[in-house]
Amino acid sequence: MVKKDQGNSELVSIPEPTLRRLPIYYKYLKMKFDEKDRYVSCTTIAKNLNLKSIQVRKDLQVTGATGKPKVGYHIESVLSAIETCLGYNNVKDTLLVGTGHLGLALLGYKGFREYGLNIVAAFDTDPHKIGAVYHGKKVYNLSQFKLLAQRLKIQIGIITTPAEVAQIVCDQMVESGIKAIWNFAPVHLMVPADVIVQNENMSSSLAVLSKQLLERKRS
Amino acid sequence: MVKKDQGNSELVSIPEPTLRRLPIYYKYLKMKFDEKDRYVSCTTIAKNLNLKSIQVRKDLQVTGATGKPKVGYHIESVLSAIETCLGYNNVKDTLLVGTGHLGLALLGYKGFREYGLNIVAAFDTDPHKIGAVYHGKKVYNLSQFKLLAQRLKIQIGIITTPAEVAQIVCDQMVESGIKAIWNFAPVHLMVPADVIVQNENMSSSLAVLSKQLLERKRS
DNA sequence: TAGATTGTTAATCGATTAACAATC
DNA sequence: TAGATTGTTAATCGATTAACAATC
Repeated sequence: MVKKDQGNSELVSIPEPTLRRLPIYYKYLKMKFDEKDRYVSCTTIAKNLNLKSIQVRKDLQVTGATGKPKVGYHIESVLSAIETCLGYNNVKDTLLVGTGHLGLALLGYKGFREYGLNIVAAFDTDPHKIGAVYHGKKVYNLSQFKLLAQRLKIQIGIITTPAEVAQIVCDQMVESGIKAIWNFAPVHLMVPADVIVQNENMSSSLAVLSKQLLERKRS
Repeated sequence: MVKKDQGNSELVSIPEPTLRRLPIYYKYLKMKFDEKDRYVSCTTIAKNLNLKSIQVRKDLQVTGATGKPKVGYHIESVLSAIETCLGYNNVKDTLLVGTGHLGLALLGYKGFREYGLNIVAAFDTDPHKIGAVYHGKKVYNLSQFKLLAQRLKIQIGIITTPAEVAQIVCDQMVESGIKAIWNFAPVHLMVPADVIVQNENMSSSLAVLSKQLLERKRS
């Protein structure tokens, strides 16, 4: 009980911009590690990711990782700090609804494993799809969602349905005890206050992209 | 030349957070309009989108749209202000590379039209896919990319390839004169300073989602 | 008219950046 | 040792929020 702040990095609330950058550092550092690098300075990280070195330093600080002056950061330690910080090492089971192209893309994405995300099964209402197995994940009838969600105590749901039915699916998820929804359908979902929604909003990214393009053209 | 600031809303640089919210207002207002509403107050918008009314007011302000005290904002006017502001009414042609599930999902997404984005054609290296037509868009051999990009003077490229080849594709795009890249591959791309990259970063959203979930559980 | 709602100016808050001392 | 790089405190910047006057 003498040391203060030791190991409580998870308890400190992390600014969202930092939170969003941590997975980017993580991927970059993994690559560096695979290339047999063992230490890296924040200057190098910054240069490669188009950031400022001071920002990298500040960001890594919140994970609890420390570096050595002159030497830089021990890549393996930072990786493990980020893993702890973002909960990559405890698996979060999820259920996905909607097996269109986007749903299948997510089902097949191997990278989620690395982030501790496990898509257990998929759901659809299309009789042609129910019963099929994609990327090792079975597609169930949506009517079974609640049963499975409750039995497996699933907390996270992924919506990759057409926009028109997303709210209905969302309601079902909420009713099944889902506490966080990752929404890829292009609609704003209405949920009770105790449920979290994270929208994957392509139109927002597109707005940023095309505005930047316009500004560049002007100069 | 008497009025100042008239019609130059496009020239004012818009804060990125606002820029990201504009498409969300746009979709919401379109829905309201389809429901035969003609005016809406920022209080109502805020309530429905989980924002603060003052923020909505500030955001709409940058589009040049104005409201009427007591009445609210004329939905149609705001829609058209956002359209102008985000360039929804001049079509931006793009080429997409990578016709996996994600690529097909984007090819098939009708909503892009509304944002002024038009995917002209797709590219792949898989002989089984080349020549196919998905959602009315033809798949060409990647080797033809430069030819088509230059002939059609394409400025925006979309990357939906596996991570391993994304950088190579990116380099080709840059060489073909592409000035903005919308990247869905989970890698950080290296580009010259005059090229814009917008990363669709699922790992960042996931980080935010799972962190929020963790925080909720604690309380 | 009365009051709901906008528009605008000022205050606050939080993230980024700068500066520099500590240190391997 | 000398100097590159971290860690930390302070300054800046920009977005959000508050307050309130203007107005339909």
